[in-house]
Amino acid sequence: MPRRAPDAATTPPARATIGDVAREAGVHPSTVSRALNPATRSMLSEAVALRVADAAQRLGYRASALAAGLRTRRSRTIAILVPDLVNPIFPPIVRAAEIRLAEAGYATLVANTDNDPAREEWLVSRMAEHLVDGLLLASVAQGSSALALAARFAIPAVLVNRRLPGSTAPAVTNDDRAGIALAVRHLLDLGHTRIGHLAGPAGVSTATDRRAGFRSALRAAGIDPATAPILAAGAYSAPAGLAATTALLDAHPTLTAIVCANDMLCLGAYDAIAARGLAVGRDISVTGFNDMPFVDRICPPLTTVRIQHAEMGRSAAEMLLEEITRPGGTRRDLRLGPTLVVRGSCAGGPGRALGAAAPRPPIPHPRGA
Amino acid sequence: MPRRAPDAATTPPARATIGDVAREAGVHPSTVSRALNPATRSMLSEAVALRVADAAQRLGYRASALAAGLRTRRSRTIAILVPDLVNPIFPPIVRAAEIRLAEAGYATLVANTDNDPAREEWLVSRMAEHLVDGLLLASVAQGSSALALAARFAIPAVLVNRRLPGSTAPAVTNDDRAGIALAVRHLLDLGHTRIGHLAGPAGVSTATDRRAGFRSALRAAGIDPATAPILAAGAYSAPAGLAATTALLDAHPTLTAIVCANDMLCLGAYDAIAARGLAVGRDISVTGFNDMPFVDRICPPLTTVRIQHAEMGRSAAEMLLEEITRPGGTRRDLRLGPTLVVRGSCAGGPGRALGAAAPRPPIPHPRGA
DNA sequence: TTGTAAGCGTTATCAT
DNA sequence: ATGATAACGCTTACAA
Repeated sequence: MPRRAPDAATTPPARATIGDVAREAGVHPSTVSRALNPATRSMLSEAVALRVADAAQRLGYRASALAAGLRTRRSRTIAILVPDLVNPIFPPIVRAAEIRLAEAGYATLVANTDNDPAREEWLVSRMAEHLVDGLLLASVAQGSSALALAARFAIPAVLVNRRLPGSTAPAVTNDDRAGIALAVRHLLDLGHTRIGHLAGPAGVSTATDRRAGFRSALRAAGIDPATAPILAAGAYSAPAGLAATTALLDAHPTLTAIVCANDMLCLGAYDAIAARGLAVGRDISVTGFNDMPFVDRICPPLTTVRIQHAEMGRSAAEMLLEEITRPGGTRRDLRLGPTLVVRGSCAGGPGRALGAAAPRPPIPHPRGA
Repeated sequence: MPRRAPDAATTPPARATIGDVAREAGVHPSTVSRALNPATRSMLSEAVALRVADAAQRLGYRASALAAGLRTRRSRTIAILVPDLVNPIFPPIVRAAEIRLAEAGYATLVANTDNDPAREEWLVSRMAEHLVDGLLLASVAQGSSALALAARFAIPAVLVNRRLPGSTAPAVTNDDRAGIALAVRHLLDLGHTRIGHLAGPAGVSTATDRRAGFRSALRAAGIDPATAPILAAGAYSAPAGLAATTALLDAHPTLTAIVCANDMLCLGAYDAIAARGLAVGRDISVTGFNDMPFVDRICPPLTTVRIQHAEMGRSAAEMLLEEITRPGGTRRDLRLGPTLVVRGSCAGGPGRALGAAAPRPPIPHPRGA
């Protein structure tokens, strides 16, 4: 008697199993397995392999990844954890990683941690339960247990964009100190002397590295970093940038330039500056970091530090693939070089005439409801 | 003899299984299963449940989702397929869905189809193999097999943002026709009569619905739609928008306003208009669709049709959860109402003086490299 | 309240 | 070259 639900008429046709295919092809299930696995197909006679492929096709057979994974302990799946999907720097990174991983036969799953360590932990656990073959972590911050969990479950992991100081995990990040130095140098060259830094949230490597870079760039220029105000935003977001910039300008009204730790913060800085009736670029210069999509179109276009989004995703994927094939083989810490993109958000400092090359002072647009 | 790899010293501690926990707690594996499953814990004596929980904790036990799924045919996981992660309208939708699904205990996986039907098909198959419990599809277009595959594998699926005409699948979309009518009405009220439509790519419901909406809005205003030029872009992207707008203006140089099928296209339209030495808002008015993040900050700020991103994600998640518990229960087709957000990209038409309420003509900023 | 045993759909290791 | 068999780790009737 064929196994069948009582209400077979309404029940969707049960998914074909390897046994069904075997029966259809008149062979043993293990033969089906061999025929459908490219690595083992060569063991079989041409005729049988073809017959099995045919039967599988007819039944629309798809191997159960669960059953297979249970045996092989592999899922041909990679998860990538991002802290905030709304921040447009991540999609390009994800996309590049995805392309490289797909070439290697891996499906890429993106999960959003929302900058919440608890959620991150939950997600890594879920991924571990599902036996993902590797983890690309763009979300780690100090105190994050993602890396420890990955190690615990023996899941290869590679850090992207953010490092974790003290960790030995492979990582692909930006040279954040060099990047910020580019921005500071640019401002100094324009004649600014009262420069503040809008730092990123505590515990995130991009925040601490860029903050350190800010201070050392100033020092390298013969300026005492102690005289340059630094204020950390609560998050890499526009609202946090708005609040922090307001506080920064309240405390230091003579500032003529602000170096922001990332582009999202700049958006808030723009708002804060506009709220004071000042114009970005004319009254106060602002620099960003990341050159995320769309900042070339905001008003005024943002002068920012461009990072190699695609290269970052691609090489992180590459590193993860290596790590999967030879665990612990290459514990590399790759730092990608940033460049400065000069647009319209910086002008000459006080007491210095605007040169011909300086951008036209922007007229702010009314922002509708 | 305990099962142990020969080089136990260097091998990571094998992941604890339910058997390990059972041994540790001095009970049978099935008891462990019951103790750890909230739904069955009540069958057990308090003491045993506690002892098991303790043992599990000590061993860092995590149930294998694969083994469990193999039995239960469920994974407590939902996948959401988006056509293009770089388009900022999707993250807010994803985020809202994620929140609702997490409440129900589901992990949400995002996958990027890249607008590639083959990749979409591949991803759905992979998701099916991994027994995702449901699919949120933001990626479907005409000829897309995602829905058929989902049905084939009996995976509940809900469409988001894009409909599939002729399909009976539950869907949460915008009232695209009404949305475009808002934009057209606004332009007509400003005095424009030579209005063109930059349509979306073929086969996508948002494109066809908005195109139809454009024509009927014109007709409702007593204008013959045949006199209004329509050109379809090859994709919902800035480059496609640039190319299409250039072609549209070449063919119809007297146009004073362009209704774009979405915001990404507007970005390209801005570029095309600037390339002709014209100013958006002053010489040519432009409207968008979606009110995606950042278009309030571009130059000039975009007048666009706002959709309910969060509500869309939330109610799609809700619908999917219903569909999972009662398959085929509610075949609903929810249309969310759009609103118009007036910003700075539209001005009065030719021969009509700019009223006091009209936006200041924008001065374009130079876009640095 | 807890133990027993069968089975989910594969693949790997034996035989033949 | 193919078939038989035994796991993989879990859940769930059913038995006790």
